[in-house]
Amino acid sequence: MTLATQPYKGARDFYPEDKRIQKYLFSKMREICESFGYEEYDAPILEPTDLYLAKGNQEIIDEQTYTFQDRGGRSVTIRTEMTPTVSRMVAGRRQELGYPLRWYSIPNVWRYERMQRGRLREFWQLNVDVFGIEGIEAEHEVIVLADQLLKRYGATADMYVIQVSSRALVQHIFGEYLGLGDTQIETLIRLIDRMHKLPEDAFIAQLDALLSPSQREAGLVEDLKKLLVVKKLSELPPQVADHPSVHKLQSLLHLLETSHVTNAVFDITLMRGFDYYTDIVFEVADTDPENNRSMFGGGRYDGLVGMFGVEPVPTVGFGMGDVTLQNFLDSHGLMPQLANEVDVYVTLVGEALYPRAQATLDTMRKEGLRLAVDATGRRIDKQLKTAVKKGIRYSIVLGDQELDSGRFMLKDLVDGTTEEHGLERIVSIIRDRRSNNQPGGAINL
RNA sequence: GCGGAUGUAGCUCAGUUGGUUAGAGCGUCUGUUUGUGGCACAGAAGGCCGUGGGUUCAAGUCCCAUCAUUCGCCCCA
Repeated sequence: MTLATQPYKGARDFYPEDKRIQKYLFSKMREICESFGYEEYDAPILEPTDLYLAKGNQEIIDEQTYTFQDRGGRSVTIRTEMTPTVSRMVAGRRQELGYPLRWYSIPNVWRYERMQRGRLREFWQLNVDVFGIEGIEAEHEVIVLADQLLKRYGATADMYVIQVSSRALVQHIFGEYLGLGDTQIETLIRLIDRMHKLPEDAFIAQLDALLSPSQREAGLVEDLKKLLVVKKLSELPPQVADHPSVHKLQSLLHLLETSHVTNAVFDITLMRGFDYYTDIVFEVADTDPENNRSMFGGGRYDGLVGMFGVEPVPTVGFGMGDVTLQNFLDSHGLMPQLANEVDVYVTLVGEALYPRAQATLDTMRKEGLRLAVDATGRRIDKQLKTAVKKGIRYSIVLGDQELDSGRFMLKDLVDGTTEEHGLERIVSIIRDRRSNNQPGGAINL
């Protein structure tokens, strides 16, 4: 039996050109998060299974996680998301941390799933969380951060829409206003969640099916149909218009406008599954019809820290997956060509030159240049071809002439130009080019 | 868990109603007299036709199974 060279199903190898893309994506994340004062943290990839069981979904644990027994008989699970972990960490030092707390992380997470477009088994997920702010300033900050991040990748406001809703409002409308029971609300939320996937008559039929005869009698189907087409807070029925959650949403949308976030809208059909969200939720969706999916989202989950037996801490956060982000950037043509991180490919004229070139190479490295030396002794055109193939921007030919004179030809492999300089000048040219370009080690061609 | 599609060279794929030694483009390597890439020309390497079984004088081609890849459904933290 021969060994397979493919990576494990649903996981990716990162060859240097792939890793370069990842570094580019992550460097923007770090840049923006840190500009908002967020600090990076990390944690183990393994957690006790109990951490995920506490949310109550045994089925998800059994079918969609990597869970196994360690040698001590403890059940452990590879993390499927960062939120329980970060809540655990905050709870662990509940008293001594200074609030508000702004944390971010870019963990890899594993979910045992059937694959489809945009969904792998291992992916990386930017997690941004702010702890200790009860007001909508937290939601505002986190949404603005997400918005600026997308813009930093080159996205414009027409490429995505930020949908905002409120768990508390939905609960109020379905529970108190319409008088639905808890299980009915659960089913309804699930149904609305995939509303856009269903033909309208199928949706109405299922809506009808979950109501009791007396509720149908009272015209709830019609009420719901009217509610679900509401596009603005002002279109909500007068009976719910004064609920505190409506005012919160209003203030939030207003604040976002102040911050020049022009594409945030209220969307009553936004549900975000059955998780721990307690109040405002939001989601960012791609407007490209080819990739018409929700990209990422988040919201307020005030209850999670409290599950560890300490006083709850109000929390707002979001998670953004690398795969969906890359799909988004690709479909809008926003992925830049990234150059190799090696600055200079040094081609040697003849193998015999290798010993003689060492002193010069050493000097260049000490000056901070990242050099790859070709000591194969091949013809120079072959050596240059290799440099081009690797995506390295500059090359220098070293031969007896250059070593004698101390003058070198710096060749730009992108535009084909060459310039002759002394070593010092070459070092400063490359340093300048590098600092004028994007951080993260990658040069934007 | 359910359903669809696809498995032939490193990659993208041809391969006729079953018929001799299995094809192209791109890529790789070598060379076109050895100090400057992308072009051109010449040449080379590289395939258990996913795997196993069956039908047949004969299978890349037809049938069954299996594995893998992929897309969708369920689910989506």
